[in-house]
Amino acid sequence: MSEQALPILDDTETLSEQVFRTIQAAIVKGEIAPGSKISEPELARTYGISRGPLREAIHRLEGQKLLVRIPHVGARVVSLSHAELIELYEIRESLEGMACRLAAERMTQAEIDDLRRVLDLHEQDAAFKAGVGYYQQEGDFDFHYRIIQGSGNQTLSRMLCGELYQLVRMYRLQFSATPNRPRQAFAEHHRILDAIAERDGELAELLMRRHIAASKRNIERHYQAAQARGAAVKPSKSRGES
Amino acid sequence: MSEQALPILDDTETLSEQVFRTIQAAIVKGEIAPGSKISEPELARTYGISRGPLREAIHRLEGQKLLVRIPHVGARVVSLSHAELIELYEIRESLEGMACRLAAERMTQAEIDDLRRVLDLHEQDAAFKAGVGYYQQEGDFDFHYRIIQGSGNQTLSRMLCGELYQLVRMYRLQFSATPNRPRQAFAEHHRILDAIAERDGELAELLMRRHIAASKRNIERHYQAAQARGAAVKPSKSRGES
DNA sequence: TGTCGCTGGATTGTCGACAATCGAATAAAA
DNA sequence: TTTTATTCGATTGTCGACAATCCAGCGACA
Repeated sequence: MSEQALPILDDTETLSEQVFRTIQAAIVKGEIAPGSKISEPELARTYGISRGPLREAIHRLEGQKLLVRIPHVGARVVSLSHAELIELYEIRESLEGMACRLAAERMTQAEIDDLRRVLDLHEQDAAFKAGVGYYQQEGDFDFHYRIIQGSGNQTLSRMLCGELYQLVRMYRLQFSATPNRPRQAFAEHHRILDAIAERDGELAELLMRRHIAASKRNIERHYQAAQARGAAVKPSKSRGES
Repeated sequence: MSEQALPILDDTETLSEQVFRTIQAAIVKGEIAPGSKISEPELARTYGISRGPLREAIHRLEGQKLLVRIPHVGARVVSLSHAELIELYEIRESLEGMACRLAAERMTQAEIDDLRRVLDLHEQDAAFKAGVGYYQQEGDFDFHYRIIQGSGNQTLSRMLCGELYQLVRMYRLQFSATPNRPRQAFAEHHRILDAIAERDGELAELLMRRHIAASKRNIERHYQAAQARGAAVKPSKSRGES
């Protein structure tokens, strides 16, 4: 059970770096539950390293807002409240709207063609046809990633892809099971791409903002439904311990 | 020269935490030049601590994008290119525009009155009357801080105040000496506040975006002027070493 | 019975030492 | 003289040990 080797042992890479990415991925994938405690001795044993590099990785994760640390007590995986998740989507609305406008102005024709191919590919995907796959898979993120990248604003890209999205991804699994949302999201993606292809930045921004606002409303619906079902789903003291 | 004690020795606080804030402040204030190397042994001696906590602080700073680290080589203070600085202002335009709209909708009357008092106070400030103070002092940030805080979006506040602004502050000193900009900025602040007081979110957002766009243009002018003066001001290989 | 204080165990914070790696100065060769 | 190899010094990365702090469980007391 102990001594679980780190995924890839790129010799030229720092242990701290490896464990940083490993933990980051584990948090984003949900393998470590939001709110759960990070035990240094346990993780050190798990990865077969000393606490030094591990602590450095933890501090880096803290800087990225994926962990919350309390001195002399320990670190916990961040646990977004409903309000904070909504706030995140409002920020995305603004930032990705801007990215989409810039992308419409700056993406090369080749990039646009490529994006359309990706979208068509997703449409034929078996998971998408089943009606549940698309929105909860990486497909949705693929689309957004490429547009953000196409904005040409490096700082914006780093901010959205490197930080905000990992928080969004943490919570995506919980809200993916709405019956019609995947199809609708796909249609919205198509309209956004059309606007970009026509180099209509203003429209592209508007559509992207609406698209994210729709996702936000979807989450709000889910949350209200969960709340209506009672406190069983949402315990007041969310420790999230295993 | 060595053994320079950390500013405040809150006993209950971690060394790592203290040194983190100390270095952060030093970078933002420009005491450590952008692009300059961070020497672990030297800093450890300077603050009279071991390399352990120092390294943790460095990694945390790296997570906040204030340091750039290369494995086995060391950490350097981040050095924004002209393009990156402009990108930062474009992001501010979007985010603070949004914050300003929210603030117009959500700030309490007391907060608005308070902000107006702060603005009046700045107007009477000697530094402002001298024509150079306001814009390069904390005054400008005060105003923006309060509006961001008034947006009620906690996540947005943490993002803008806790990360973006420290980068902006690093570079503020270089572009503060434009003759008329302080007065103009002050007038813009007043108009923004008026829009907030009238609860006109749409107008408040528009004015804030213009205000930041004007700052951005100011920076671009400065940069072009510096570039025209030749390579003496802007060396191609910016190491920033002492 | 409920609250307060104490003790023991465990976890976090800090340190100094050693190993691995890089860069610069030096030396050798074309 | 320029280029390339090599060696040495310094810096970074990693580790294990020790000290400081917190938390849970236990017992004493009102």
